[in-house]
Amino acid sequence: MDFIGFKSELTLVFSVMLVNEKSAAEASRVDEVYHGLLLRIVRGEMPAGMPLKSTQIARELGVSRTPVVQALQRLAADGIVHLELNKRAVVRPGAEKWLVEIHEMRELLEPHAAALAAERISEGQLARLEALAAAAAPSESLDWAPLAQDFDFALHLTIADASGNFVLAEAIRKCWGFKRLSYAAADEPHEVLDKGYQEHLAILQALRARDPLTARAAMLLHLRSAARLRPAETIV
Amino acid sequence: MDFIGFKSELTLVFSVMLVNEKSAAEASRVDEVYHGLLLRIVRGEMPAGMPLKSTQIARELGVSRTPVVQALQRLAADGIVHLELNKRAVVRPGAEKWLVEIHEMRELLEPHAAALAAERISEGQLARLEALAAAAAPSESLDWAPLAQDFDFALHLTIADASGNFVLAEAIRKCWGFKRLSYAAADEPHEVLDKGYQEHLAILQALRARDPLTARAAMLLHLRSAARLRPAETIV
DNA sequence: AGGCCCCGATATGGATGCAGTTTATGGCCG
DNA sequence: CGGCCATAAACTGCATCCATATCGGGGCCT
Repeated sequence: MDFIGFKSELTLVFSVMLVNEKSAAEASRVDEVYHGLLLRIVRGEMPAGMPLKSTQIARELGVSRTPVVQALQRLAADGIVHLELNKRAVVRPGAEKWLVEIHEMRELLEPHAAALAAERISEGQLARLEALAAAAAPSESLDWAPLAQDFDFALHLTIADASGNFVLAEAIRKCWGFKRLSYAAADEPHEVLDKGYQEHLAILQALRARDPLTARAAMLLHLRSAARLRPAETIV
Repeated sequence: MDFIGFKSELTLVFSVMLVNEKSAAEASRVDEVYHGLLLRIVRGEMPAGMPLKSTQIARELGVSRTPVVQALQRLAADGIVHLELNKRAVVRPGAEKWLVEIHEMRELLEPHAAALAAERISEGQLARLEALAAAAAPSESLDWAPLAQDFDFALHLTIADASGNFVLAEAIRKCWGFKRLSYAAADEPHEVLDKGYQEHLAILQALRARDPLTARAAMLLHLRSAARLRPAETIV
């Protein structure tokens, strides 16, 4: 297994994240290792069952074992990695299907969150989303895609927050953290982005109308449509 | 904040866990700290916003800072604790509603898992559950409750596994890990246990019949009924 | 040839040390 | 008496170190 380019990729991914994150909190070494490993696992470069030796990873990344071990603890809490006392961490079986299964779970969580959010979202949150929607309106501009993605991200995350269920919000946020990994590399065709944008607008309108049932349905439709457009989405 | 009795409680909780866990893998110090902190947080002894200083916790528990920091990383991955670079970890707001919100999420996840499981559960898994169900049948025996809880636990977890969606299974498993914390202290009244048992049987029968819709409905009914019986369940 | 055991290489868990940052304290000034 | 800043104390992130457990390969016996 080669780690060539691991570090540079890492910082790439990270800079992307920092640009989009609202709270540009500095990243600790633990975060870097965590995201780097996650990316490699989700990409399938670390197949299920592969041992993740803290010693070796630390050597490859040029950091001490301490942050690596901590990152492994986080991956273990995510259920991506299996830790056993005195044994090496291993990538859990099924890791390659991760993104597909995440999507399936989102279909359970997010429609419900949207319904809850329709009744609880604040005026300020709505206004912010509408501003983002306006900014992300399809145009001939070349860098329209990133704006659409910002809107996408903000919409889903705001809904999660506005659901009022903190655990639910956290779960959705985590799903998005994973999904995000695939975004970096994904080059969606134009019509997919456009369709997504329309669906997002429908969700936003339902929220504005404070209509839980419509919000739920619009969210479900959006997720199903996304699943259909990228049916074999394993990584990208 | 006093930590009196923290360690002893810790080992108590843990011994309970080990008895019920199938894989009696030894617990590392990280696990102990993690479970201990989680218990205190869920019980409300660590209110939202309280700083969790690794140095201090390590001192109180008589361990070094290393396992404490790792436990905090896991709690952060769970979303229970918020970590910021160079700042002390803090208990996230809403931590006291954790168990209620977990339950709400289970109502989203487990019915779906049950439906999936109805079509995928193996004969062996069914047989094992039926054996547990028989063992846990209500009787005059004093220690019937633990058997019922074993059955409860096994049923839900087996369904999660049999759903075939690994992420979903992991999420459910984690919910149960949290719920379990409340079990230790909970003394359910007899009729609640009995009702639960009947509901569990209904779910099992639907699985046996390979009937996804019935399984989903039975699971949802079970969860709603549990929520109704302990509406103000915050800790117990 | 194939299984078994033993031992060196290598890994892990945890403690400790240190540099840098944050937080609390206390004196000073308005 | 209350706000403000300097300074001391406390805390964090990370590296390093040590004891112990696991892994892996070669020799030995069957």
